[in-house]
Amino acid sequence: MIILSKLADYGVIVATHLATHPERQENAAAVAMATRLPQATVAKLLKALAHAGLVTATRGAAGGYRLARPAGAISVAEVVAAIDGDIGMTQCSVHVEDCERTTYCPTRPHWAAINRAVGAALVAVTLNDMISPFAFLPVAAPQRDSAPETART
Amino acid sequence: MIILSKLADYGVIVATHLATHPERQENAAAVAMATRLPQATVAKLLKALAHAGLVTATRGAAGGYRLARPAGAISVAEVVAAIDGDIGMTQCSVHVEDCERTTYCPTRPHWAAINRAVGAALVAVTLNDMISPFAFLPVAAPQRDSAPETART
DNA sequence: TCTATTGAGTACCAATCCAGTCCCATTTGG
DNA sequence: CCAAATGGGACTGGATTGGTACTCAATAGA
Repeated sequence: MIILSKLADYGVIVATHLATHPERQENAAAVAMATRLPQATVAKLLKALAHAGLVTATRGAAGGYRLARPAGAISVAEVVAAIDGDIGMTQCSVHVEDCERTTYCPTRPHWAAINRAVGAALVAVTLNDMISPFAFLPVAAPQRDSAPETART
Repeated sequence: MIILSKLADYGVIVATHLATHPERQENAAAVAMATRLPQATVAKLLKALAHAGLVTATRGAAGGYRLARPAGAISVAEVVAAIDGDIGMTQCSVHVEDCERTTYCPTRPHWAAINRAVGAALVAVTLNDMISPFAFLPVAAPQRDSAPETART
């Protein structure tokens, strides 16, 4: 089971690449070459990232892209969401209204919690973490506000 | 972005249903009716779950399925894995050999960590948690052995 | 022993989704 | 004014997936 779509994966690679040269402005072709991804696809990804406000685009000749924020302030979750849309475990996590099982599906409320945990795992990792060769991530994820672990088990 | 496939979602519903009547043995048709899922699909799911050893099947007339272990000992991760295969964020998390970018892709090692975090979030939730109406799950996930939270941020 | 019932396994179809490409409009520097 | 870039669609081929059907194997009960 693959959770990320290929495009989302590529998106992270592209964003990570930009993060390695925060000052430089690069056009789509240059990014494609550096990442060894198909140019047309990279162009599409950069458009999506720009649309989400994660990178700023300069149009016209000598245009290009660069990160809109410091690499440490952009989470992997954002990049993925920019390309694949909201992160949700199940149909009903994302489009509640689409699920006509709402009334009798006992698992629904629980997915919300699982959802948060997974989301938190992605939010906890920034592009900066992705480029630092050693930064071994915390096993990520959350002990948020509520839900004290002592509450159960 | 939907992380779980529909089938995996259904699989959890089916497994959860069995968990509500651990003693009763139910055949595929009965489970389908109770869960309001298409019968053929439920049959397929139950086969997959049986194959993974999560449920035991009794063949022949008056046969049926029941959970192979107590509901508290079966994690959502197992159910999902039984249907969708191993959980992995990216192509390379699941099939390393398939990724010819290994040598120059800087993000690869980091996905492994994210992967673990997501996996842990699913492993932490059992079928028992899914049926208990109130048990609000710990925001799941792990403070495992290593990775003290104080390590970063 | 025979038959009805039920799971096992596999093959198959239809639909959806997705990666990838292409095209044209718009912007901007030379 | 032209060339170089991004913006934003539309389009397509292919892969994946959801769902079904059919045949074989096992078992209970008459």
